Amino acid sequence: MRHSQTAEARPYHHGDLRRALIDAARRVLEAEGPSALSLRAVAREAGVSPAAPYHHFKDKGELMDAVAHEGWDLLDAALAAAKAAASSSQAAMNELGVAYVCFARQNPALYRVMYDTARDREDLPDKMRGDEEGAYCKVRDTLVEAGANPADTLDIELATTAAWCSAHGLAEMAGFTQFDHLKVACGGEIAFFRAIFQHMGLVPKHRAD
Amino acid sequence: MRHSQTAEARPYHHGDLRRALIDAARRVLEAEGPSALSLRAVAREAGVSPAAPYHHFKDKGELMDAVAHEGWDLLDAALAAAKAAASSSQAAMNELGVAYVCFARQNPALYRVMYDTARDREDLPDKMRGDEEGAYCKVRDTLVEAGANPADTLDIELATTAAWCSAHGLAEMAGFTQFDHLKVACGGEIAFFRAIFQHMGLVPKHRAD
DNA sequence: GTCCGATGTGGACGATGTTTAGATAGCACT
DNA sequence: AGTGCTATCTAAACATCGTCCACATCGGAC
Repeated sequence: MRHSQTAEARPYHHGDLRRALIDAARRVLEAEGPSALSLRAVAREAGVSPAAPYHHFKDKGELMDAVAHEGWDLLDAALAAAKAAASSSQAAMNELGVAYVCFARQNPALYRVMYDTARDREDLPDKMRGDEEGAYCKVRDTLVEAGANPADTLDIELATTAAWCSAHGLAEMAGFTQFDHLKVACGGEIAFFRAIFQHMGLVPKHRAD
Repeated sequence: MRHSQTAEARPYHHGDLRRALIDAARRVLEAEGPSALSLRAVAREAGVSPAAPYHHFKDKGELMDAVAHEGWDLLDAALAAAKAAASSSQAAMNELGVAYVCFARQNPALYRVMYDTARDREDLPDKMRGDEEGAYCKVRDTLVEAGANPADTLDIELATTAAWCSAHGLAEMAGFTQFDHLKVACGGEIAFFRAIFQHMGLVPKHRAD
């Protein structure tokens, strides 16, 4: 009630423990991997007692949600940058896909937390599916710019969903060693991604390349 | 002291505890979900002490591997059935995709264990990538039958990988509530899957004509 | 029948998520 | 100033988990 404009985050003793805990979680995630991401380890990393986080998060899941939320922000920014850098609207879809998979490969632990929490609640975060902004809408707009018929809204939604699923599937599989020889054959990991996207029907109708 | 469904008083030395533990794990998985799948819970379900499994599995991970292994067998069988039932080689690819996603939807916890263990070791199980049999080769063969050029081995491998990634991506996303309205619009979940696969480039593009 | 190794049990250890009671520190109001 | 109020943090405890230990027990080879 009192200070609603500064949001709920303004701890007294620590400065901003909520913020510190999320950062500590990110640090643990980077250093030790998802399996080491325990509430106690995060509290330890932040230098507080194991019970302290409970004044800022209902339970461990809520901390994970906060970490995942930051991940979605980062992913959204990466997609925005890729879209801005695309040379043509035809190329933009493939660039989005490559940027998506590269993000997952560069932040594997974070990406895993993002989808683990999403699947636990059977919901992608709202920010992804917003009609006005968010990654989902970026993909949809790019599809329209690439030539899809904006009047056929069902078709557009299906195409957007298909593209997202394809990219997510590749992102999850990209780490498997079975595909190492394909990466070599394609001349590098990113070239491999492009080759795979070539086989996925990301761009509507006409071939982009 | 009757535990779940063990027929009657079991001999103090179990007949085949390894088998019983895997079955118990499957039962726990179905009933309580992946988060409840603890070693102790499995031992409890099988009616043995928490230490008993260690005479059959090195650690919890090895039990999970065994459960996942059964999952891959089931998935392989589901794909084989779908391939056999396909009316034409053109339709077979889409049928394989639908069967894949349906398997994941009908065994969500098992599917999650399968990929969690695979990602932990950064390896899909060998049985999936065998050159002679296994799910990977089923998809590859189906692609060739559907018109892909078998001489271009790199292209075939890329197309197979792309199809697998697409199906896996859809399988993981299919549970999200965001897509409920699309399922309704398509006239059911399976119709939704078909519509999505329609947008994914599963069937090879006939570049030669 | 005796022995031995494979398979079971119970108890213990450290780590985890979570809750509780109590200590501490900043803010509001006299 | 002082007095509360409340948010924040600590310490201790609990149940559960994975894992290991010493020991009990069974089944088969001799």
